[in-house]
Amino acid sequence: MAQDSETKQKTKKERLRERLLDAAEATIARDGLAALKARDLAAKVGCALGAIYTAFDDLDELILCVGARTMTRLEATLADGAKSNGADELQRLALAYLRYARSEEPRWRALFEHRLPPGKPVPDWYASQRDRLFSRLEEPLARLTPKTAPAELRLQARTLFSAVHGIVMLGLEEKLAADAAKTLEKELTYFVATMAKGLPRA
Amino acid sequence: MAQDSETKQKTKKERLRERLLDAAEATIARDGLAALKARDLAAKVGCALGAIYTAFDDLDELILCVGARTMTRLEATLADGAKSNGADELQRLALAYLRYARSEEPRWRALFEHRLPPGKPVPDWYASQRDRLFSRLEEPLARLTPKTAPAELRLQARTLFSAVHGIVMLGLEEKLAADAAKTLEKELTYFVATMAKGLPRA
DNA sequence: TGTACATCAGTGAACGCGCGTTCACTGATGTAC
DNA sequence: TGTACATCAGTGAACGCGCGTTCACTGATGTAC
Repeated sequence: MAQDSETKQKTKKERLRERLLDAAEATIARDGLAALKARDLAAKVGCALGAIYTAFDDLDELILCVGARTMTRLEATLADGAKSNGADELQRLALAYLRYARSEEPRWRALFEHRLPPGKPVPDWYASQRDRLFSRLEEPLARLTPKTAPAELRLQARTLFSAVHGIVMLGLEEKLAADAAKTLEKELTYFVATMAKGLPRA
Repeated sequence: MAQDSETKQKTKKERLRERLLDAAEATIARDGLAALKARDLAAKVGCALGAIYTAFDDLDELILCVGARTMTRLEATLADGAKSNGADELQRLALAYLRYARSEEPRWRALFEHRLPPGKPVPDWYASQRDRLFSRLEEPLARLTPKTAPAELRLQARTLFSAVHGIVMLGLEEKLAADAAKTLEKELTYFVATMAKGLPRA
Protein backbone atom coordinates (compact mmCIF):
# COMPACT_ATOMS: atom_id res chain seq x y z
CA MET A 1 0.00 0.00 0.00
CA ALA A 2 2.98 2.30 0.52
CA GLN A 3 3.48 2.32 -3.24
CA ASP A 4 -0.17 3.07 -3.84
CA SER A 5 -0.10 5.90 -1.37
CA GLU A 6 2.92 7.46 -2.95
CA THR A 7 1.38 7.19 -6.38
CA LYS A 8 -1.79 8.87 -5.20
CA GLN A 9 0.12 11.69 -3.57
CA LYS A 10 2.08 12.31 -6.71
CA THR A 11 -1.07 12.38 -8.76
CA LYS A 12 -2.75 14.79 -6.40
CA LYS A 13 0.16 17.16 -6.43
CA GLU A 14 0.32 16.81 -10.18
CA ARG A 15 -3.35 17.68 -10.47
CA LEU A 16 -2.85 20.81 -8.40
CA ARG A 17 0.08 21.76 -10.61
CA GLU A 18 -2.07 21.39 -13.66
CA ARG A 19 -4.93 23.39 -12.26
CA LEU A 20 -2.51 26.14 -11.30
CA LEU A 21 -0.90 26.05 -14.71
CA ASP A 22 -4.28 26.22 -16.46
CA ALA A 23 -5.34 29.19 -14.39
CA ALA A 24 -2.03 30.99 -14.80
CA GLU A 25 -2.09 30.36 -18.52
CA ALA A 26 -5.57 31.80 -18.81
CA THR A 27 -4.59 34.91 -16.89
CA ILE A 28 -1.45 35.47 -18.92
CA ALA A 29 -3.32 34.84 -22.15
CA ARG A 30 -5.99 37.38 -21.31
CA ASP A 31 -4.16 40.08 -19.36
CA GLY A 32 -0.46 39.48 -19.80
CA LEU A 33 2.34 38.37 -17.56
CA ALA A 34 2.17 41.43 -15.33
CA ALA A 35 -1.37 40.50 -14.32
CA LEU A 36 -0.31 37.22 -12.77
CA LYS A 37 -0.54 37.44 -8.96
CA ALA A 38 -0.21 34.65 -6.45
CA ARG A 39 -3.41 35.58 -4.61
CA ASP A 40 -5.53 35.78 -7.75
CA LEU A 41 -4.17 32.48 -8.86
CA ALA A 42 -5.03 30.78 -5.57
CA ALA A 43 -8.52 32.27 -5.67
CA LYS A 44 -9.00 31.11 -9.26
CA VAL A 45 -8.16 27.48 -8.54
CA GLY A 46 -9.83 27.57 -5.13
CA CYS A 47 -6.81 26.67 -3.07
CA ALA A 48 -4.92 28.42 -0.34
CA LEU A 49 -2.19 30.88 -1.14
CA GLY A 50 0.41 28.63 0.41
CA ALA A 51 -0.64 25.65 -1.70
CA ILE A 52 1.03 27.25 -4.70
CA TYR A 53 4.33 26.75 -2.94
CA THR A 54 3.73 23.08 -2.37
CA ALA A 55 3.26 22.60 -6.11
CA PHE A 56 5.98 24.98 -7.35
CA ASP A 57 9.16 26.37 -5.87
CA ASP A 58 8.02 29.87 -6.69
CA LEU A 59 6.14 31.83 -9.32
CA ASP A 60 9.14 31.84 -11.63
CA GLU A 61 9.00 28.10 -11.98
CA LEU A 62 5.30 28.29 -12.73
CA ILE A 63 5.83 31.01 -15.32
CA LEU A 64 8.50 28.94 -17.05
CA CYS A 65 6.05 26.06 -17.26
CA VAL A 66 3.47 28.31 -18.87
CA GLY A 67 6.19 29.44 -21.24
CA ALA A 68 6.79 25.83 -22.20
CA ARG A 69 3.13 25.51 -23.11
CA THR A 70 3.33 28.67 -25.17
CA MET A 71 6.29 27.29 -27.04
CA THR A 72 4.37 24.13 -27.78
CA ARG A 73 1.45 26.12 -29.19
CA LEU A 74 3.78 28.28 -31.23
CA GLU A 75 5.48 25.18 -32.58
CA ALA A 76 2.13 23.78 -33.64
CA THR A 77 1.19 27.00 -35.43
CA LEU A 78 4.51 27.07 -37.23
CA ALA A 79 4.23 23.44 -38.27
CA ASP A 80 0.74 24.12 -39.51
CA GLY A 81 1.59 27.28 -41.39
CA ALA A 82 4.72 26.02 -43.06
CA LYS A 83 3.60 22.76 -44.55
CA SER A 84 2.13 22.02 -48.01
CA ASN A 85 4.38 24.34 -49.97
CA GLY A 86 8.14 23.93 -50.18
CA ALA A 87 9.57 26.82 -52.15
CA ASP A 88 8.50 29.72 -49.99
CA GLU A 89 8.41 27.84 -46.74
CA LEU A 90 10.43 30.53 -45.02
CA GLN A 91 7.85 33.09 -45.97
CA ARG A 92 5.11 30.89 -44.65
CA LEU A 93 6.99 30.35 -41.44
CA ALA A 94 7.46 34.07 -40.95
CA LEU A 95 3.80 34.76 -41.62
CA ALA A 96 2.80 31.94 -39.30
CA TYR A 97 4.97 33.48 -36.61
CA LEU A 98 3.22 36.79 -37.10
CA ARG A 99 -0.15 35.11 -37.03
CA TYR A 100 0.66 33.41 -33.77
CA ALA A 101 1.99 36.58 -32.19
CA ARG A 102 -1.15 38.41 -33.24
CA SER A 103 -3.61 35.78 -32.09
CA GLU A 104 -2.00 35.19 -28.71
CA GLU A 105 -0.07 38.34 -28.17
CA PRO A 106 0.07 38.51 -24.36
CA ARG A 107 1.06 34.87 -24.10
CA TRP A 108 3.67 35.28 -26.79
CA ARG A 109 4.99 38.50 -25.30
CA ALA A 110 5.30 36.87 -21.88
CA LEU A 111 7.84 34.52 -23.40
CA PHE A 112 10.21 37.43 -23.93
CA GLU A 113 9.24 39.72 -21.08
CA HIS A 114 9.91 37.28 -18.31
CA ARG A 115 13.26 37.58 -16.58
CA LEU A 116 14.63 35.23 -13.99
CA PRO A 117 16.21 36.96 -10.99
CA PRO A 118 19.93 37.42 -11.65
CA GLY A 119 21.91 34.34 -10.75
CA LYS A 120 19.04 31.93 -11.28
CA PRO A 121 19.92 29.81 -14.28
CA VAL A 122 17.40 28.83 -16.95
CA PRO A 123 16.46 25.19 -16.31
CA ASP A 124 17.76 22.67 -18.82
CA TRP A 125 14.36 21.35 -19.82
CA TYR A 126 13.34 24.87 -20.73
CA ALA A 127 16.46 25.62 -22.73
CA SER A 128 16.13 22.43 -24.70
CA GLN A 129 12.51 23.02 -25.62
CA ARG A 130 13.47 26.50 -26.77
CA ASP A 131 16.27 25.10 -28.90
CA ARG A 132 13.93 22.59 -30.46
CA LEU A 133 11.73 25.44 -31.57
CA PHE A 134 14.60 26.93 -33.53
CA SER A 135 15.50 23.72 -35.18
CA ARG A 136 12.19 24.07 -36.97
CA LEU A 137 13.66 26.97 -38.88
CA GLU A 138 16.83 25.19 -39.81
CA GLU A 139 15.16 22.59 -42.00
CA PRO A 140 13.59 24.94 -44.54
CA LEU A 141 16.74 27.03 -44.52
CA ALA A 142 18.76 23.95 -45.22
CA ARG A 143 16.59 23.24 -48.23
CA LEU A 144 17.21 26.74 -49.55
CA THR A 145 20.96 26.66 -49.16
CA PRO A 146 21.91 22.98 -49.24
CA LYS A 147 25.63 23.63 -49.40
CA THR A 148 25.80 25.49 -46.10
CA ALA A 149 27.52 23.74 -43.21
CA PRO A 150 25.31 22.74 -40.29
CA ALA A 151 26.97 25.15 -37.83
CA GLU A 152 26.52 27.98 -40.30
CA LEU A 153 22.94 26.95 -40.78
CA ARG A 154 22.18 27.20 -37.10
CA LEU A 155 23.58 30.69 -37.06
CA GLN A 156 21.59 31.68 -40.11
CA ALA A 157 18.44 30.27 -38.60
CA ARG A 158 18.98 32.26 -35.47
CA THR A 159 19.70 35.41 -37.39
CA LEU A 160 16.61 34.99 -39.48
CA PHE A 161 14.46 34.26 -36.49
CA SER A 162 15.77 37.28 -34.62
CA ALA A 163 15.13 39.51 -37.60
CA VAL A 164 11.59 38.27 -38.09
CA HIS A 165 10.98 38.48 -34.39
CA GLY A 166 12.21 42.07 -34.33
CA ILE A 167 9.92 43.05 -37.18
CA VAL A 168 6.92 41.42 -35.55
CA MET A 169 7.68 42.69 -32.05
CA LEU A 170 8.24 46.32 -32.95
CA GLY A 171 5.49 46.17 -35.53
CA LEU A 172 2.89 44.98 -33.05
CA GLU A 173 4.04 47.44 -30.46
CA GLU A 174 3.51 50.22 -32.95
CA LYS A 175 6.32 51.93 -31.15
CA LEU A 176 7.85 52.98 -34.40
CA ALA A 177 4.82 54.23 -36.28
CA ALA A 178 1.15 54.36 -35.52
CA ASP A 179 -0.01 52.33 -38.53
CA ALA A 180 2.65 49.64 -38.46
CA ALA A 181 0.47 46.70 -37.52
CA LYS A 182 -1.68 46.98 -40.61
CA THR A 183 1.12 46.59 -43.13
CA LEU A 184 3.01 43.95 -41.23
CA GLU A 185 2.15 41.08 -43.53
CA LYS A 186 3.39 42.99 -46.53
CA GLU A 187 6.49 44.00 -44.66
CA LEU A 188 7.32 40.47 -43.61
CA THR A 189 6.65 38.97 -47.01
CA TYR A 190 8.82 41.56 -48.66
CA PHE A 191 11.53 41.06 -46.08
CA VAL A 192 11.75 37.30 -46.41
CA ALA A 193 11.63 37.53 -50.18
CA THR A 194 14.55 39.94 -50.15
CA MET A 195 16.51 37.74 -47.80
CA ALA A 196 15.84 34.64 -49.88
CA LYS A 197 16.98 36.43 -53.00
CA GLY A 198 20.17 37.48 -51.29
CA LEU A 199 20.99 34.07 -49.90
CA PRO A 200 23.56 32.01 -51.82
CA ARG A 201 21.91 29.39 -54.03
CA ALA A 202 18.39 30.72 -53.76
CA MET B 1 11.04 92.95 -11.64
CA ALA B 2 8.12 90.61 -12.16
CA GLN B 3 9.72 89.47 -15.36
CA ASP B 4 13.09 88.94 -13.69
CA SER B 5 11.52 86.93 -10.94
CA GLU B 6 9.70 84.69 -13.34
CA THR B 7 12.87 84.17 -15.32
CA LYS B 8 14.82 83.23 -12.22
CA GLN B 9 12.13 80.83 -11.10
CA LYS B 10 12.12 79.16 -14.46
CA THR B 11 15.86 78.83 -14.40
CA LYS B 12 15.86 77.38 -10.93
CA LYS B 13 13.22 74.82 -11.78
CA GLU B 14 15.11 74.07 -14.96
CA ARG B 15 18.29 73.47 -13.02
CA LEU B 16 16.54 71.04 -10.73
CA ARG B 17 15.16 69.25 -13.75
CA GLU B 18 18.62 68.91 -15.17
CA ARG B 19 20.13 67.65 -11.96
CA LEU B 20 17.37 65.09 -11.68
CA LEU B 21 17.82 64.05 -15.28
CA ASP B 22 21.57 63.70 -14.84
CA ALA B 23 21.15 61.54 -11.77
CA ALA B 24 18.43 59.42 -13.33
CA GLU B 25 20.48 58.97 -16.47
CA ALA B 26 23.47 57.81 -14.44
CA THR B 27 21.37 55.31 -12.52
CA ILE B 28 19.76 53.90 -15.65
CA ALA B 29 23.11 53.75 -17.42
CA ARG B 30 24.70 51.79 -14.59
CA ASP B 31 21.90 49.62 -13.24
CA GLY B 32 19.06 49.73 -15.71
CA LEU B 33 15.60 51.19 -15.73
CA ALA B 34 14.32 48.92 -12.98
CA ALA B 35 16.85 50.40 -10.57
CA LEU B 36 15.40 53.88 -10.83
CA LYS B 37 13.55 54.77 -7.60
CA ALA B 38 12.17 58.12 -6.57
CA ARG B 39 13.85 58.04 -3.16
CA ASP B 40 17.28 57.14 -4.48
CA LEU B 41 16.97 59.86 -7.03
CA ALA B 42 16.11 62.49 -4.44
CA ALA B 43 18.99 61.35 -2.26
CA LYS B 44 21.38 61.48 -5.19
CA VAL B 45 20.60 65.07 -6.10
CA GLY B 46 20.17 66.10 -2.48
CA CYS B 47 16.61 67.29 -2.65
CA ALA B 48 13.42 66.22 -0.98
CA LEU B 49 11.34 63.40 -2.35
CA GLY B 50 8.52 65.77 -3.14
CA ALA B 51 10.76 68.10 -5.14
CA ILE B 52 10.80 65.57 -7.95
CA TYR B 53 7.14 66.24 -8.43
CA THR B 54 7.62 69.98 -8.71
CA ALA B 55 10.03 69.41 -11.59
CA PHE B 56 8.21 66.55 -13.32
CA ASP B 57 4.63 65.38 -13.41
CA ASP B 58 5.75 61.90 -12.47
CA LEU B 59 8.56 59.44 -13.02
CA ASP B 60 7.25 58.49 -16.43
CA GLU B 61 7.85 61.99 -17.73
CA LEU B 62 11.36 61.93 -16.33
CA ILE B 63 12.06 58.54 -17.90
CA LEU B 64 10.89 59.78 -21.28
CA CYS B 65 13.30 62.70 -20.98
CA VAL B 66 16.16 60.32 -20.26
CA GLY B 67 15.00 58.32 -23.27
CA ALA B 68 15.31 61.45 -25.39
CA ARG B 69 18.91 61.81 -24.28
CA THR B 70 19.57 58.19 -25.12
CA MET B 71 18.17 58.71 -28.58
CA THR B 72 20.45 61.69 -29.07
CA ARG B 73 23.49 59.65 -28.08
CA LEU B 74 22.44 56.81 -30.31
CA GLU B 75 21.97 59.22 -33.18
CA ALA B 76 25.47 60.53 -32.67
CA THR B 77 26.96 57.04 -32.66
CA LEU B 78 25.10 56.16 -35.84
CA ALA B 79 26.18 59.35 -37.57
CA ASP B 80 29.73 58.65 -36.51
CA GLY B 81 29.74 55.02 -37.54
CA ALA B 82 28.07 55.46 -40.90
CA LYS B 83 30.06 58.27 -42.47
CA SER B 84 33.17 58.10 -44.66
CA ASN B 85 32.14 55.13 -46.75
CA GLY B 86 29.10 55.12 -49.00
CA ALA B 87 28.68 51.69 -50.49
CA ASP B 88 28.23 49.63 -47.35
CA GLU B 89 26.75 52.38 -45.25
CA LEU B 90 23.92 50.12 -44.17
CA GLN B 91 26.40 47.63 -42.85
CA ARG B 92 28.20 50.34 -40.97
CA LEU B 93 24.95 51.61 -39.55
CA ALA B 94 24.01 48.16 -38.35
CA LEU B 95 27.39 47.63 -36.76
CA ALA B 96 27.24 51.07 -35.19
CA TYR B 97 23.87 50.17 -33.74
CA LEU B 98 25.32 47.02 -32.26
CA ARG B 99 28.27 48.95 -30.91
CA TYR B 100 25.99 51.44 -29.22
CA ALA B 101 23.76 48.76 -27.74
CA ARG B 102 26.83 46.98 -26.39
CA SER B 103 28.51 50.03 -24.94
CA GLU B 104 25.42 51.43 -23.26
CA GLU B 105 23.26 48.39 -22.94
CA PRO B 106 21.11 49.30 -19.93
CA ARG B 107 20.41 52.78 -21.27
CA TRP B 108 19.59 51.38 -24.69
CA ARG B 109 17.44 48.63 -23.28
CA ALA B 110 15.50 51.13 -21.18
CA LEU B 111 14.34 52.72 -24.41
CA PHE B 112 12.39 49.58 -25.25
CA GLU B 113 11.52 48.31 -21.80
CA HIS B 114 9.68 51.35 -20.61
CA ARG B 115 5.91 51.26 -20.92
CA LEU B 116 3.57 54.12 -20.24
CA PRO B 117 0.52 53.18 -18.19
CA PRO B 118 -2.31 52.22 -20.54
CA GLY B 119 -4.21 55.23 -21.76
CA LYS B 120 -1.31 57.64 -21.37
CA PRO B 121 -0.30 58.73 -24.84
CA VAL B 122 3.32 59.16 -25.93
CA PRO B 123 4.07 62.90 -25.98
CA ASP B 124 4.49 64.46 -29.40
CA TRP B 125 8.00 65.74 -28.79
CA TYR B 126 9.07 62.21 -27.96
CA ALA B 127 7.43 60.65 -30.99
CA SER B 128 9.00 63.18 -33.33
CA GLN B 129 12.51 62.66 -31.97
CA ARG B 130 12.04 58.94 -32.40
CA ASP B 131 10.89 59.40 -35.98
CA ARG B 132 13.88 61.58 -36.71
CA LEU B 133 16.12 58.73 -35.61
CA PHE B 134 14.62 56.49 -38.27
CA SER B 135 15.00 59.01 -41.00
CA ARG B 136 18.73 58.44 -40.57
CA LEU B 137 18.25 54.98 -42.02
CA GLU B 138 16.23 56.13 -44.97
CA GLU B 139 19.01 58.14 -46.59
CA PRO B 140 21.48 55.31 -47.10
CA LEU B 141 18.63 53.04 -48.15
CA ALA B 142 17.55 55.63 -50.69
CA ARG B 143 21.04 55.62 -52.12
CA LEU B 144 20.93 51.86 -52.51
CA THR B 145 17.57 51.74 -54.22
CA PRO B 146 17.08 55.13 -55.84
CA LYS B 147 13.96 54.13 -57.74
CA THR B 148 11.92 53.30 -54.65
CA ALA B 149 9.09 55.65 -53.73
CA PRO B 150 9.50 57.62 -50.50
CA ALA B 151 6.61 55.90 -48.72
CA GLU B 152 8.05 52.54 -49.65
CA LEU B 153 11.44 53.68 -48.44
CA ARG B 154 10.12 54.58 -45.03
CA LEU B 155 8.61 51.14 -44.72
CA GLN B 156 11.82 49.47 -45.83
CA ALA B 157 13.81 51.53 -43.38
CA ARG B 158 11.54 50.49 -40.56
CA THR B 159 11.66 46.86 -41.58
CA LEU B 160 15.42 46.92 -41.75
CA PHE B 161 15.73 48.65 -38.43
CA SER B 162 13.37 46.21 -36.75
CA ALA B 163 15.30 43.28 -38.15
CA VAL B 164 18.67 44.62 -37.02
CA HIS B 165 17.18 45.52 -33.68
CA GLY B 166 15.83 42.01 -33.27
CA ILE B 167 19.18 40.47 -34.05
CA VAL B 168 20.99 42.74 -31.63
CA MET B 169 18.39 42.47 -28.89
CA LEU B 170 18.07 38.70 -28.85
CA GLY B 171 21.78 38.34 -29.50
CA LEU B 172 22.76 40.40 -26.48
CA GLU B 173 20.19 38.72 -24.32
CA GLU B 174 21.71 35.39 -25.22
CA LYS B 175 18.26 34.00 -24.78
CA LEU B 176 18.61 31.96 -27.90
CA ALA B 177 22.04 30.49 -27.41
CA ALA B 178 24.74 30.89 -24.83
CA ASP B 179 27.48 32.03 -27.21
CA ALA B 180 25.44 34.40 -29.34
CA ALA B 181 27.04 37.68 -28.29
CA LYS B 182 30.46 36.70 -29.53
CA THR B 183 29.46 36.12 -33.13
CA LEU B 184 27.07 39.03 -33.38
CA GLU B 185 29.27 41.19 -35.58
CA LYS B 186 29.65 38.39 -38.07
CA GLU B 187 25.95 37.70 -37.94
CA LEU B 188 24.99 41.30 -38.56
CA THR B 189 27.48 41.82 -41.35
CA TYR B 190 26.29 38.70 -43.07
CA PHE B 191 22.69 39.68 -42.59
CA VAL B 192 22.98 43.14 -44.04
CA ALA B 193 25.07 41.86 -46.93
CA THR B 194 22.38 39.31 -47.75
CA MET B 195 19.66 41.94 -47.55
CA ALA B 196 21.60 44.32 -49.75
CA LYS B 197 22.13 41.61 -52.33
CA GLY B 198 18.44 40.85 -52.35
CA LEU B 199 17.30 44.44 -52.68
CA PRO B 200 16.35 45.59 -56.18
CA ARG B 201 19.13 47.60 -57.87
CA ALA B 202 21.85 46.71 -55.42
C1' DT C 1 15.74 102.29 4.00
C1' DG C 2 12.37 99.71 6.66
C1' DT C 3 8.27 96.94 7.60
C1' DA C 4 4.33 94.00 6.69
C1' DC C 5 2.82 90.85 3.57
C1' DA C 6 2.47 87.41 -0.40
C1' DT C 7 4.21 83.79 -3.09
C1' DC C 8 5.71 79.46 -4.08
C1' DA C 9 9.73 76.20 -4.50
C1' DG C 10 10.94 72.87 -1.64
C1' DT C 11 10.15 69.60 2.47
C1' DG C 12 9.57 64.84 4.21
C1' DA C 13 6.35 62.27 7.02
C1' DA C 14 2.56 59.77 5.95
C1' DC C 15 -0.65 57.50 2.84
C1' DG C 16 -2.09 53.70 0.41
C1' DC C 17 -1.39 50.00 -1.95
C1' DG C 18 0.59 45.77 -3.76
C1' DC C 19 2.71 41.50 -3.45
C1' DG C 20 5.84 37.15 -2.94
C1' DT C 21 6.82 34.11 0.49
C1' DT C 22 6.71 31.83 5.08
C1' DC C 23 5.30 29.01 8.89
C1' DA C 24 2.80 27.28 12.82
C1' DC C 25 -1.08 24.77 12.50
C1' DT C 26 -5.07 21.43 10.99
C1' DG C 27 -7.40 17.76 9.34
C1' DA C 28 -7.81 14.21 6.04
C1' DT C 29 -5.57 9.98 4.82
C1' DG C 30 -3.26 6.05 5.56
C1' DT C 31 -0.47 2.74 8.66
C1' DA C 32 0.53 -0.53 12.47
C1' DC C 33 -0.91 -3.79 15.40
C1' DT D 1 -12.96 -4.63 12.67
C1' DG D 2 -11.21 -1.20 15.87
C1' DT D 3 -7.96 1.97 18.02
C1' DA D 4 -3.83 4.79 18.50
C1' DC D 5 -0.62 6.98 15.91
C1' DA D 6 2.07 9.17 11.95
C1' DT D 7 2.35 11.75 7.85
C1' DC D 8 1.99 15.50 5.04
C1' DA D 9 -0.88 18.19 1.66
C1' DG D 10 -3.13 22.08 2.36
C1' DT D 11 -4.31 26.42 5.14
C1' DG D 12 -4.32 31.52 5.48
C1' DA D 13 -2.84 35.05 8.68
C1' DA D 14 1.15 37.41 9.11
C1' DC D 15 5.71 38.96 7.67
C1' DG D 16 8.55 41.99 5.38
C1' DC D 17 9.51 44.81 2.08
C1' DG D 18 9.16 48.19 -1.61
C1' DC D 19 7.55 52.17 -3.71
C1' DG D 20 5.00 56.17 -6.22
C1' DT D 21 2.60 59.97 -4.87
C1' DT D 22 0.43 63.47 -1.81
C1' DC D 23 -0.14 67.37 1.17
C1' DA D 24 0.01 70.35 5.12
C1' DC D 25 3.66 72.98 6.18
C1' DT D 26 8.10 76.09 6.11
C1' DG D 27 11.23 79.38 4.93
C1' DA D 28 13.57 81.89 1.50
C1' DT D 29 12.64 85.34 -1.85
C1' DG D 30 10.57 89.07 -3.64
C1' DT D 31 6.80 92.83 -3.57
C1' DA D 32 4.18 96.94 -1.98
C1' DC D 33 4.07 101.02 0.14
